[in-house]
Amino acid sequence: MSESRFIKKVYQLLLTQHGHQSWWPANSKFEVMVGAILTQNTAWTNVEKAIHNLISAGMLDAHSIAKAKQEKVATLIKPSGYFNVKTKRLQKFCEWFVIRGGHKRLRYWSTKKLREELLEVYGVGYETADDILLYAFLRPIFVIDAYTRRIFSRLGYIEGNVPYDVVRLDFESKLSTNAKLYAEYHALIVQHGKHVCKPKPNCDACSLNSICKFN
DNA sequence: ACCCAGGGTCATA
DNA sequence: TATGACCATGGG
Repeated sequence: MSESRFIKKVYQLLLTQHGHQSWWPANSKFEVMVGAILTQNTAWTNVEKAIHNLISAGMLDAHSIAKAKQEKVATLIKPSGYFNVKTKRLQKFCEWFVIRGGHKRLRYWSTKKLREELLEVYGVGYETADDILLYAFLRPIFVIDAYTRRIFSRLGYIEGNVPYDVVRLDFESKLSTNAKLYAEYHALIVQHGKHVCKPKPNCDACSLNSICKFN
């Protein structure tokens, strides 16, 4: 089958196995952005604790985080790990977010310009930028993460060291340009990566066996 | 005790 | 361009 059909088939199989995911788990656009930074190489359960601390302190907004003392933010986000570097990343991001007028203004920017500026913010790399673009700004950008690489490497679809944007553009070229589709697809990939396609794979419980090139 | 988690930056070659 | 060190908590 064509690569386009293959990518779409994987989506259908994952949706059948795991069901609708309704991502990103957050109560606001800004909470999505904070979560995207705090979850870098970190378990989501730890991020939830950090976000809860920010909410309890009444600090889950860009102004509060940007002008707070470094020590204050670091204490609150400690459970999410790397708290010193992540404090700097969060504050740099919030400074940029405030200067640009917040979501109210940024929502009118082109996806291209928004992505370029996000990537210039300290601590925001490709995946974090794309999480924000897709789940906070609803832009049709396909997120590539470690789970995506692991799952599609094991299926025999991609090699290990292909650059981020090469993989992203490949997926985008083989699906309709649809933010809702990308959002659901990435959520399904994470769900599958967490519970089935783990470092030690659980291939008996994998619905993708029928299309795996190594079977 | 060890491995892993919804990455990114920086120095080095 | 491409490696490697570094960042740090918490669950299994």
